Amino acid sequence: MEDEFAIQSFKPTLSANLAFQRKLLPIFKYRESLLYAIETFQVTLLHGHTGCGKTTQLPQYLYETGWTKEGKIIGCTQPRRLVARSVASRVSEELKTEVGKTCGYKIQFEHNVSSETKIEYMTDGSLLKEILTDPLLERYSVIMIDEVHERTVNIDLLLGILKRILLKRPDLRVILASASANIQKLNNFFYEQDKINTNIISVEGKLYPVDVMYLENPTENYVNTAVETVLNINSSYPSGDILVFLTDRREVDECVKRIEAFSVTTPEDLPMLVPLPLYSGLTMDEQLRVFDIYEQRFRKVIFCTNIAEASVTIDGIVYVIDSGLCKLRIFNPYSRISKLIRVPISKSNAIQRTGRAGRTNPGKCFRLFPKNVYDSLKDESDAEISHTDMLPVVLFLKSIGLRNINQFPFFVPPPTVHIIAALEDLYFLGAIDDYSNLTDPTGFQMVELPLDARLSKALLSSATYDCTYAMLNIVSVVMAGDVFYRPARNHHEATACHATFITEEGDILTCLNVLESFLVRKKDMKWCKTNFLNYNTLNHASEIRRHILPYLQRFRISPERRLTDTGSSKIIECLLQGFFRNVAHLQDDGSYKTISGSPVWIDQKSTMNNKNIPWIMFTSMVEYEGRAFINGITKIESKWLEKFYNRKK
DNA sequence: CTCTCCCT
Repeated sequence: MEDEFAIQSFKPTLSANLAFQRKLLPIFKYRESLLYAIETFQVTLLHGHTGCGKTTQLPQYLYETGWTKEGKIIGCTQPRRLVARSVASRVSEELKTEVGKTCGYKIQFEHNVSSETKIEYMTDGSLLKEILTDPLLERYSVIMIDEVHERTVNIDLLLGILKRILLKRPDLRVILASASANIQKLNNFFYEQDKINTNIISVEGKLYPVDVMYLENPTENYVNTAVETVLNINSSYPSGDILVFLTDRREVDECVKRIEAFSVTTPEDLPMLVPLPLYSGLTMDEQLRVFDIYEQRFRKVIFCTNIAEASVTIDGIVYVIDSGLCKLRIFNPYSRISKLIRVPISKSNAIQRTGRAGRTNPGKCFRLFPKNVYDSLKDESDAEISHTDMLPVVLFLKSIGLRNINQFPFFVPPPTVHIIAALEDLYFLGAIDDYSNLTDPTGFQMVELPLDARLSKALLSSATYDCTYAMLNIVSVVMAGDVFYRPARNHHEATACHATFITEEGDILTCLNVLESFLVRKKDMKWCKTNFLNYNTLNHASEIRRHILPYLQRFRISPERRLTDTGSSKIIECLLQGFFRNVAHLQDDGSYKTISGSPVWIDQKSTMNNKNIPWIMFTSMVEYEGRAFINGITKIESKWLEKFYNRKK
């Protein structure tokens, strides 16, 4: 084993103290210099490793020093809802108050804040939404953006927006916290470009040392090598759980199966391997199994996707095996098709994955690629804004009054073709007019609705088609995701159960059927289980539904409007108002072509597979290995389309 | 003929 890997030492920083006392967190030593920097400079760039305490401590330091004395509050954003909520409860514990008093949180579907709240944790999306009603964010004296290195679209948007606000509000303080050392670009963005004073502070983390090992030669099959490495660790390394980074659920399931098969024949003297899958498609119960504690004679092996890189943290991992790859969704602005591709991770991702081994013990990381491959990796992954659909971004920027999208101070500007595609789509959806201004009311209402723009358009059109009640349920369930649960073990049984919900019109009305049954049965979890329905998705759909209702009231669209006849054609015609571009026509050879001429294939999971319907509408399209697969299929009649396109002209 | 991960 040792021979296969060239040994390299990794980050020897070590803080042996595990006490939870606030003063023992690494950030405490920097308390005064941080407070001085925030007092003096408009922007503080905080480079802090995982576990340094920046997220829980810094807002408290600011609160203790009086940054909330003049009625303003301290805001701290997180990319994930769960973290915003749990950090607020941790800080409340430290403050010896209930959540929602001095410290609270605000995330979609849930907020726990009051007039006494001084420290608010929120999702970055939630802060962006606030810009619509408080353009200068005047409630805040300090805003901290956490996990800036993740460079999601929301974070990039906030960077630009905060820069605009800082130029108008010299009293505002901004803290940008990043786990990446590459902070100089942020400094240039604020100081070199606009002379906004910045200061950089670096805080070391609380990680145990992790030895990093590389393969001498590249592997031809990283899945095989991952399994072999697991078996080698089990036979030659001391006890400790293993975390294996792969790219998708198929690889994860395969590895779990192979280790299961091996476990039956484990020699008596070796720990028994317990393989566990971890990816977002699992139910909550299945995901929680990775936290189970086993007796000494067992060894957990968790096969995971990117979910464990930042979103799920498991203590007790001693060994990390890193494939060096992940899956990425890339949007094509010409075809509007997204594709999922397997790409090499960045150095920063590799370091983050390695750190998953050093949380509670010193660890080892086995990189399934040679050192020279590591050296050739990019320092950072490309920002999401460079390869994703810009429609929601452009819609948002229009709503804050940007006539020309180029006026926005992007940290990294998205490609022009992406902007043009988004403008074109928004125009045809009726969200912007001939002068590229947001339309009233459609455009303004679309900005407010927390839905995909096409679904928003369909919902806003529903009053005209007398189907708001149905459309409210449809947009909720389509946003929520796949309602059918298809376990590999009892696939036939599941298919038989699902058949009872299927409508001849297609997937969308089938999903509507499922959601309405779910609501009639008062969200019965047991009923979901016996019918192989995804409880999480349906519950999420019902939350979205509840969340959207007040918007409809405000827009004076009555949700009670429902069709008196049993015909579903009005509903589908209404859906077409949003999805008129997502139409495909059956060809003589049984394949489909979209109206723009691209060949597409109906997803195997669709209830409309092999039905040979001449004209169909779809709600999603993903490319895989050169083929575009469509899902959310609904039967349409060509005459609706003719009517629609004629009217559009 | 398969589906990284979040979020308003």
